[in-house]
This record gives sequence, C-alpha cells and structure tokens, in this order.
Amino acid sequence: MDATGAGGNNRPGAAAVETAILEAARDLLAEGGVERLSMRQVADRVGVTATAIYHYFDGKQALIDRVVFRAFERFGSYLREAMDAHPKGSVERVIALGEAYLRFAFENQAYFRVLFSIQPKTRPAHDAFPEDGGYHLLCQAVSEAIEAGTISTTHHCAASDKDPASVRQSDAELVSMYLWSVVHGLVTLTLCGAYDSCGWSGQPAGVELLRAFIPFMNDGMRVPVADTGRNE
Amino acid sequence: MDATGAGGNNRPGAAAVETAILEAARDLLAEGGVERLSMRQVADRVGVTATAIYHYFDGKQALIDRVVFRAFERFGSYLREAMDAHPKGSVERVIALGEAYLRFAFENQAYFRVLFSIQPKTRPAHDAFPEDGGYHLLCQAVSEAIEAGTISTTHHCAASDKDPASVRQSDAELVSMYLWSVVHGLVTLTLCGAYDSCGWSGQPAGVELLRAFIPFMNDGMRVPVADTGRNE
DNA sequence: GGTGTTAGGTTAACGCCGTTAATTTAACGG
DNA sequence: CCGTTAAATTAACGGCGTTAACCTAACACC
Repeated sequence: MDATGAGGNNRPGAAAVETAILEAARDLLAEGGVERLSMRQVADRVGVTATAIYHYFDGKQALIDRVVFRAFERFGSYLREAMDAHPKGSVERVIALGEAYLRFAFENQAYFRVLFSIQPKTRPAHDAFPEDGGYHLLCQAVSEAIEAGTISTTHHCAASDKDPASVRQSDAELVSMYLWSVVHGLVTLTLCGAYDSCGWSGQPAGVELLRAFIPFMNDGMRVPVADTGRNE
Repeated sequence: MDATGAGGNNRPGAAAVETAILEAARDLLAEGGVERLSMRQVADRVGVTATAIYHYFDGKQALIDRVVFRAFERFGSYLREAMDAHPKGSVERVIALGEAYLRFAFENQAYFRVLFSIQPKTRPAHDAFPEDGGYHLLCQAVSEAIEAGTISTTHHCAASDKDPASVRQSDAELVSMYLWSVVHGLVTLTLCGAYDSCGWSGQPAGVELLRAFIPFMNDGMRVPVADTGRNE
C-alpha cells in the first residue's frame, strides 16, 4: 500500500513533488501575497501541470492551509528561540516575545498577512493556530513572570475565590490577550499603512515604537491619586 | 459641458448609476468580502453590463477604493457620534471611542476587513485614511484628557525640553497609537479567530474583553515598589 | 509472464474573472 | 441636419480554479 513511505523503492519523486509544491507555494506567497499564488504558477515552478497539484491537495485553499500551518510552525520556533534567550520568570522574556513577534511580522510581511487573514467563513481555524503557537508561549512566559513576581496583576481580575493557581492562570490568560492585542495591533496597523497618515511619519516605528509603549504597560495612565480630581 | 451636474435636464440616470454601482459594490462587499465583489456581479445588481462600470471607474481597484473611502467616512461619523456623547476631557470620551471602534468592526466585519487590509503595494494609502478619521478623533480626545488631567503621562515620554503644548501633543500621539493598537489588535485577533483557540472560549469577548483590559491600561503591570497596591 | 490495480500526470474543457476594443444608441449644440 | 459626445452594448482575450477523461508506468499477485 504505502510503499512510498519508508522504503523509497517506489517512484522516488513521489513525496518530493509534494514538498516542492509546498515550497513553490510558500515562495509565491512571500513574493506577492495571496493574489500572486495561483495553481498554474505553482505548477509551473514545480514543472508539472496545474491539475497535478490536485493529486496532493484538495484544492487551492487546502494548499494554502498547509503552507499557513507550516508558517505557523516556523513562527512558533522563531518566538520560542527569542524567548529562551532570557531567564524564566523575567519580564525580559515577555518583552523578547513581543519584539520577536514584531520582527517576524515585518520580515515576513506577505506570510504574516496570510497567517492572520483567515476568514472564519472559509476556515474552521481549529488547526490553523497550532497548540504550541505564539499565544501558548506568551501565556506560559506571563504565567511564570506572575509567579516570579516580576509582573503584577494585583489590581485586577476580580479575584474569583478559587485556588491561587487557578487565579494566576486566569490572570495570565487575560494579560496574554492584552499583550498580544497591543503587539498585534501595532503590527497590523503598521503593515496596512495606518500609521503613515498620522503626522507621525518620521517618528519611531517597529520595535522602537513597541519599546515606547512599554512605559504605558508598566505604569498605566491613571492620574496619581494624591493630586487632581479623579475620574468617574 | 457638465450638463449632468445641477440642471438635470440631461440624461437623468447619469450620476444615479454611479451611486447605484457604489451601493451595489458596498452591499456585495458587506455580504461576502472582497472575493464576492466582481464587476459582473455589481453590474448585474445595477442592471447594466460589466463594461459599463468602466465609464465611471478606472477598474475594480478604483471602485473598491471609492467604496472604502465612503466606509471610512461612515466609520468616522460613527466614532464621532459615540465620542460626542461624553464631555470633553473625560476618560469616558476616550473609552467610548474604543468601544465604538470595536462595535463598528464587529457589526461591519466584511467592511472592516477591507478597510484595514489595504496592501501598501497596491495603494499609496494617502487618501485611504482620511484626515478626520479615527486616529485624528482619538488623538484629539486624548489630548483633551491629558490637558484636563484625567489621563497621566508623567511617567513617560522622555520630556523633550520643548514647550509644554508641544510635549502634550507628542504625548497624545504616542498614547493614541498605543490605545489604537490595543483596540485594533483586539478586534483583528477576534475577527480572524485567533482567540478561539485559547482555551478561553466561554470567556468574555468583544466589548467585555476590552473592558477587562482597562485596568491594565489604568495601572499597568509593574510590581509595586514597596507596599502600594490599592485604588480599584 | 500476464494481469489487474493504482498512484502520478496529462490534455481538454467549463464557467467565471478583469479588462480592452469596436460598435451602437441617444441626446445634445450648432 | 450634422457632428460630437456620453452611455452602454457585444465580442473577445488571457488567466483563473476546478472537473472529467484519459494515459502511463510501477507495483502486487497468481
């Protein structure tokens, strides 16, 4: 049955063509985004006909999905590497994650656009965001930082009377979503050019802008209590 | 020359067809996103042939651009309305902007995706984000809040030795970009289903999630220096 | 060795797409 | 009445995703 698997005595190019297709699709995606990727273009690069692709994938969307999944794996490795360069429980670990997220997005713009443009109609998106993906890493680093006492969540999170481990987990998730939103928003707004028309043109961008955000994430924007009239 | 303009003694349907095209394109966009919008579909709805559209627009991209521009105008009005419901200088004014941003995005998903998916390659994006758009409103509200003392930026922003008005302006811009990033990131991650695979499924979403973020924006996550840790 | 079976690949075709070119129709100014 | 011009049409081109039918070579098995 599956003679192509281990022995290799079968047609040698069998599985190689599949990876060639995936790589051609990846390259086309990186070059010109989704609109550049067409079945015929992919086939041309591989050296086969367009219809041959249908022997390996269930259509264009399935091919894209596979490419996206691989990209998510690469993305995850990239993030993990940046994260592991700093000690567990440190804030630097979390910050490094954010900066790596940003760097990857800018260096792989076409990729990134496809990664996070999955239409919920089109996709169930269940396997689109893999288990060991960015969010999981972030949540882990944040949880460690809270436990180590380098990140404080004492002001927030409504203190459900559960056991502290559960509370910390819940806090870590909320913090992670918050941080993810900040970084992802910064990335997407930059990528779509929204910041270009801010009168902000010459100012810091990318990683520098993210670093400029850190004071806000550290100290917030509430006015000091002793002084002027409070809000609400 | 421009007999179609005011008099109306010319062909009556002249300019009406153009708006009909724009409306049909808008509806198709709202129904099924960009992939749904095709020249032939638009033409069918209007009751003309596809090629007739080329007498009013320079192609598909130009048509989309016009629709996007109109959507930005509507978006801006929506935001301004929500903002004006709260007094100048109040934090509520800023929060209302964020919540309105989020509501508009969720209620006009297909729209929103197109608004913020402009590829820098495709578009100069100069007129894409109009002058009185969301960022400008936000920046204004934030500036007022800083001036009124309901938002503090004392910890940050490197205190360039300029005059205070210039510093406040610079602070307001940075704060605005920060807040915009938070809200926009929350929106886009939700829309692309990224939060679905967080083990967070049943938890708050949308406006509730944004409200859950507010404590972080207020107080930050720095660990208290000595013993402070109150003020909720 | 002969004979299915099947994976891998081809050609041909369908319908839709954006866009262009040539052509028609109708209303206007002179 | 004629020329001009706006508005719209038909026909067509090349490219797209996808399907159907067909071919071919390597294998399993008797």
